[in-house]
Parts: sequence; C-alpha cells; structure tokens
Amino acid sequence: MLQSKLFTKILREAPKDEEATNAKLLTRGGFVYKTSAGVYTYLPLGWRVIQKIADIIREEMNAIGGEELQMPALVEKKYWESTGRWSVDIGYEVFGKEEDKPNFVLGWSHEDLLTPIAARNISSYRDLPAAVYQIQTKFRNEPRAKSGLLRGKEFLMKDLYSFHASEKDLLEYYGKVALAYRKIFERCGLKAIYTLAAGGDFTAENTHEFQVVADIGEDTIFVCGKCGYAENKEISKLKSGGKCSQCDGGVEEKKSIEVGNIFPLGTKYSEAFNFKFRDEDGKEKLVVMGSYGIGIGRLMATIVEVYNDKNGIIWPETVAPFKAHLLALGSVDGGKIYQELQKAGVEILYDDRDTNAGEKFAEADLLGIPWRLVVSPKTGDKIEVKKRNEEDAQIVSLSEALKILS
RNA sequence: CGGGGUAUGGUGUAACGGCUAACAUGCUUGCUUUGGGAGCAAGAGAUUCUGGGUUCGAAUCCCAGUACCCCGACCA
Repeated sequence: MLQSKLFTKILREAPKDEEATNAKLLTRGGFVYKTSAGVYTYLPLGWRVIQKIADIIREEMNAIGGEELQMPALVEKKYWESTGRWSVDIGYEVFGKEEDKPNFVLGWSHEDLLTPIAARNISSYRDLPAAVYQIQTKFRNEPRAKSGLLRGKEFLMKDLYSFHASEKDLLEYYGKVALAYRKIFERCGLKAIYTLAAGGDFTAENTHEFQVVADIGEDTIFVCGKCGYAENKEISKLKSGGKCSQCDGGVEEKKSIEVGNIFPLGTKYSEAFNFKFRDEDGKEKLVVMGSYGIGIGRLMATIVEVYNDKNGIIWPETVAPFKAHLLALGSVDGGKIYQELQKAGVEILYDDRDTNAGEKFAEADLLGIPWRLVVSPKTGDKIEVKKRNEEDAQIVSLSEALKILS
C-alpha cells in the first residue's frame, strides 16, 4: 500500500473531544473516525486491524467446532417475547414510515433469535453438540458511551452459541471455549485474566469474564498475586489485601477491561422456547446452552491502551495493519524495494510521499507498524531495519531484510 | 437519567461588548530542501453549534435547545 494513496488522514493533534488514549491515538492515526458519541467508523487502516483480530478469532472458533453464520441485525420484536428480555432497556426500536409502531429491534444479543432456528435443526441427541458463531455489529442504547471505543452504542462483536445434551457436556465445552479465548487474547498480545463474574440479564448462573488490567477499565477485579485466581468485584467476597480463597496468596484490587465473557446459559432459553431433543433412550429433554462473546472493537482499543508510548501505538505483529513500514528519505526512491517486499508477500506500507524525514518518522511511530524500514542516502544500497518497540536499528541488505520479515 | 465542563476554518488555539474574526498547523501552487513534525513565496478555506433575548453595536452578556467530553447510576 502506498501511503500517498491511503484514504486515512493523520492528525498532528488529537481532537479535543477525545480523552481516552485509545481514541486519541486511533483518531490521530486515521484508524477510526467518531461519527457520533459511541459510534465509530473504522477507516481502512483500522479495518485492517479489525480483520486481523477477526481472523484470529475465526481460526480459534473453527478449531473448537464453531460454524460461522450471520444473523440479521434487524430483528422482529416477537423474538424477544418468549424470554421477556424486551424489558431490558438497551435496545433500539425501529419502524418504517408506513408503520405506526416499532415492530423491530436492532439486535443487541442473539440468543432469542438463534434459539428458534436451532430448534428447527436440532431434534435428536445425534445433532448435539453444536456450536455456531457470527461476527456482527451489535446495537445497545448505552446511556453513556465513553472511553473511546471501549463503550459504544454500536460495536462489533463475535458471539458464539453452543447446544448440548447435558449440563456435563456444556461444562466440558465451556472449558474448551475458555481455552480458545485464552489463545485468542494471547495471540492478540494481551494478558487476559479469567475472572468469575455475574451473568447480568443472560443467566442467573455465575459466568466468566476475560479481563485485561488497565486503569481506564470500568471493571474492578480482585486478583490473587500467587495463583492468578480472580473475581469481579460485583460478586466477589474477596478483599483487597486479603487472602485468596484458592491458595494462600494475597489479593490485589485492579481496574480492568472486560474483553470477553462466557455464559453457561443452561436451559433458560430452551425452556422459554420449549427447545427439546430426543435422547438415546427416546426421552425428551431440554437442550442445554452456552453463549460466549468477544467485543472486537473493544479488543482493538484495549490493545492500544496496553501498547503505546508517547509517540504513538505499538501494534503487536499479529494484529498490526501492516507488517512493515518503508520510509524513503531524501531523493532516494524506495519503489523497487517496495515491490520486492510485496512480491515476497510482506504486508507493507510504503511512505512514498514527498515530505520530510522528521514527519515520516513521527508518523511512522504514531501508526505503530512493527517493523520500520528506511532507505536514504545514508543507507546506500542497504536498508535500515528497526522494530517499533526497540531503540536500535540494523543496516542490512535486501535479502537479509526479507529473511527478517518472513 | 442526575451533576460538572466545553462549543470559533480540516485540527489545535486567540480575540476588553466596538474596525474586514487573529495565529499555528493542515490543504493547494511554485521553488528550495530531506535522519526526528524543515525554508521562502503566493493562495483557498468561517453563517464563531442552533434559536431567541439584552444592546446603538454580540464570537463575547442572558435564556432555551442541541452536540461532545468527564463524574455518577446503568451496562459487553
């Protein structure tokens, strides 16, 4: 990609109405644009990051037997009637001009919609277990959007739903999902703490959240310094400075961002929809369900909150919009090297603009692409290679650079 | 939804109730330049959030509304 052709505009200063680090840096770098409070446009650069994250999630979901599908965002209200969840006050109602009342809702969660579909497809123990997921925009009427991309009225989410013949099978799968989630967050460069939490409107049971420690986070968790056991403050009996309930370690209080959650729904929805299957012994039983979410935009914002310095973002390689950023300084033309790298399959952004060295460096730091390559009168026929998160650079030949980048 | 704050070219800011709303940056054109946001020159870009009021006169004071940010309540 040629930087001169990039749709994105880089801002020297962050707009004054952004205060959160993630929003400041993502806006300045041209990754996102705030269209309304809590409603962001993903610009091409940001969308590349989103796609990287989504691909990681897809791989891990597919690896545990998840099948991807896509449900509508426009959902007829009747789907919420069976569960009474319409009373929950976070939906947007919509209706056409020719209608006199809102019959539709912008989907904010899809258990209520998917369960009747699943009931058509699952009628025997032979159909179980099953798991489907989607990556989709959710709409929630947040009374107060805040913290940049961390809490919005509209956000991208991966939601996975699983169906089981027994509580035992659900719990087994629940464990698998927890493991897959661990891998996802690890691959995104995040240390996510597995935390016991409440289920909100989704279930009366306890659930688990994946929490990333960050001061901007709106959750408070208690974490054992020794075994890592954690509970959300909203349900916790632990105390800061107290003893862990699982070992003899000390408990610390931390602010954190919830990047994922997993809910053992049990039979709440199958009861509401009378969703049953025939077991091996011919008896009708309620299907046991689980649901599992990851906020993708929030995940991107969390990565920025964790990985930045005074000059900008420092993307982990796995989610970076490009692997390398090539800067051509002075009258040197980097076009050939750019083509060679592209040919070798390196995702590269080439700053081909006729502008100053200082500006190119500053903007490269802001964008935070992991590898910076510089060609200039100083480097001759070689290339200077530097990692965004390291101070020292090395001067290498093109073939050596290719080796480093592959 | 309660409390607080802010609103002026794309972005960041300035302007005592008084001249044609200023500066920086960004943008356009030309030339020069190129290792940490460069230089010179010429240019384009504003209904000072909206509506009302006070006043001879309002970006400025008052009222209302709207938007955005922060705290709280609520929530992935």
